[in-house]
Amino acid sequence: MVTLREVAQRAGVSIKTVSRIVNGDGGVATQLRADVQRHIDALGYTPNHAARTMRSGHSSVFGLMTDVVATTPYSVEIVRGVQAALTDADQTLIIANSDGDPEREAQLWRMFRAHSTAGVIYAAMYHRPHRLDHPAYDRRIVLANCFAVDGGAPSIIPDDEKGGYTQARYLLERGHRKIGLITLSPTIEATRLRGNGIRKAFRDAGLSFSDGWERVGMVGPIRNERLVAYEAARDLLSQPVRPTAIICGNDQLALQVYGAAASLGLSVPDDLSIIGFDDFQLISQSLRPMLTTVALPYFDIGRRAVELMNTTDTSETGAERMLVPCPLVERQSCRALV
Amino acid sequence: MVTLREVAQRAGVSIKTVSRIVNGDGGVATQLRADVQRHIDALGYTPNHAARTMRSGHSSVFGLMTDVVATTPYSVEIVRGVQAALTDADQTLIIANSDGDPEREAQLWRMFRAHSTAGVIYAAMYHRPHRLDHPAYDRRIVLANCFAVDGGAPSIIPDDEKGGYTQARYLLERGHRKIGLITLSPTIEATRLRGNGIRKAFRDAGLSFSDGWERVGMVGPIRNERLVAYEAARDLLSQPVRPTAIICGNDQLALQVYGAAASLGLSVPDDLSIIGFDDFQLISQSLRPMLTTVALPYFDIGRRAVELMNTTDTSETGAERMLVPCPLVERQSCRALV
DNA sequence: ATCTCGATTGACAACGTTGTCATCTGACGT
DNA sequence: ACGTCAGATGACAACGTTGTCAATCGAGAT
Repeated sequence: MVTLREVAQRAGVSIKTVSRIVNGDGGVATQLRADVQRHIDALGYTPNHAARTMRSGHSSVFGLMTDVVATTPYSVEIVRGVQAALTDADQTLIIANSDGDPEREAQLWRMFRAHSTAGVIYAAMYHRPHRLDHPAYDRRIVLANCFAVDGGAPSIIPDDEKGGYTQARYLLERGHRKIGLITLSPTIEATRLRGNGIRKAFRDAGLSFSDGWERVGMVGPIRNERLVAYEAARDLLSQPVRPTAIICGNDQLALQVYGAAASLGLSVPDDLSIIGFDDFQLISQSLRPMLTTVALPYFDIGRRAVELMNTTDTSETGAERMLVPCPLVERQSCRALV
Repeated sequence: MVTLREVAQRAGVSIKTVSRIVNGDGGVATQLRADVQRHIDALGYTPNHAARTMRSGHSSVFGLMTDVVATTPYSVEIVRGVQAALTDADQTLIIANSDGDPEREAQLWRMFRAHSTAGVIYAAMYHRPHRLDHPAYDRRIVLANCFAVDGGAPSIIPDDEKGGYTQARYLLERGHRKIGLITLSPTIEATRLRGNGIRKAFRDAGLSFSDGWERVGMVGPIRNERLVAYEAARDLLSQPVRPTAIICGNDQLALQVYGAAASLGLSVPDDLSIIGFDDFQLISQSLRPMLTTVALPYFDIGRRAVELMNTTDTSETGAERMLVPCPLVERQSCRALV
């Protein structure tokens, strides 16, 4: 381990001078600065993070705490976004997940405090309310993909309602009227919000959504859900009057709906239009025809969470919720009716 | 920030005694231990990680460096495995990705050293050789899903050859003889190894694999690959003699093959058997019929990388490669011929 | 009663860094 | 020539922890 002291001895100056140069502190003669810098490079000196942290009481490390997010391929994008933003600012990331266990969660808050992290981003797998309980943590906190049930921290969440609105309006504009809906679990906040958006789109078009066309495509508790979109879609498509289009709760459900259509000899998009949610590219781009879907901007959510974190002005950031738009990604799975 | 000093004052003992109790060091009278522990809990004392690290020169933090792994849903499982293993041992994880940029990579090695990490796991997205270049890092290194091109660190890699063997033998045992193959990019190490395995399975069965049935399902450079399995499969299936089964380089390619089959009016598995690779459950379990595939044990790879890291006996761990088996996951996408 | 020894407890230094303050140097104004 | 001042540099303490070693105490052996 090369230390300031070693560099200082080698360069024949004081520790403090080297420190100033390493930190770009100014007040060092140009000539000397160049000389010492040469020794710094030659010895391969790197500042000791632990010492800095101890001395200053805070570090450039951020914490990312996830309920299960990092474990699910869906929202790895949040992590990516966080990493991208941190890299730009030359900060580092400690990542940990609580598996949704409150005790483990408390333990992690302590861990983050022990590490003097500059702040913590709490990211959820599903857009949902979250009860913040962090007696042991007193630095910056930002919620991603969830919001504090009783204030206390700002949050970044997707605009699910507008997303649902977008899905429905897209189909309505293309002449579809018999539109089925296969939802995520009803207990998920997103399901409720998107449902609102969909119904609003119908109202705005002077129509009304028929509840009879709605099915649940996911059953069971959050971490052990089972997908039943295949069966749900076959059920919808076997009605005397069958839908010309189906709105899906996510792209994985859409994948099952493709399967259901194939099993009934229906062709996409000629016989059935399908629109997804998430733009989970592994699926949406691999399906044939490629899936038209509404993007869930996880990457953006992660990136903005960091930006919010780095915002020094804390006065404005009480507990407000920042909505991130969900843009339409148009591909080939929807057809216009005449 | 509650410190040892505060607790000590409150409890009327010396700093060192509190330290001993916090660390379970023994040599403290039972009664006193209980008394002080009460104060520790009351004040909510948590040891300062930076101070510990500085004093001892090493921390309980591990580094995970990825080329792109953490950014791709495929191998998040590696991260999950690493996290699971670390959590068990009460260790923490700093995660960073290099985007495959050598300069950024060098920067990250320095960063990990600055943090006095106990060791670093270098994880690759694709099973491949890697040239380790870490002038600035002198702690434990383990490679996951890649191997050091000129020794220097032990590695954990999937047994791709046996995996390919498993795919082919499974189909051969079920009477298939006309077997197509749609591969990942030929530049990927896994592609070569699995090809070897597949050919070996044919030889062991007294047959030989016909190269005419092989197609590439992925084109373009690694980070910007385009999937053409749909077209490749349609091509294979339009031959005068068409295959009864197709081996796919991964589940995403298999998804496209499903699409190709549907587009030609072929039913899976009645007209065409399909076997994947990865067991990427989001796809393999959502496809209908569900996909029979060979699992790529990413979770296991991550877990074992940590175990190897924590192995104190460094004598045996020169640069050996540890192969992790790829087990068959049987579902409904393959049919036995008579 | 004295000695020995183990068990218990504490004083102190050191880890590498940065903030505070003092010192030194040389240039400039008078 | 002298005082002033800004710029450059360094000495030193402190951050919270743990390793080293010394001090204290009581019990049992002599």
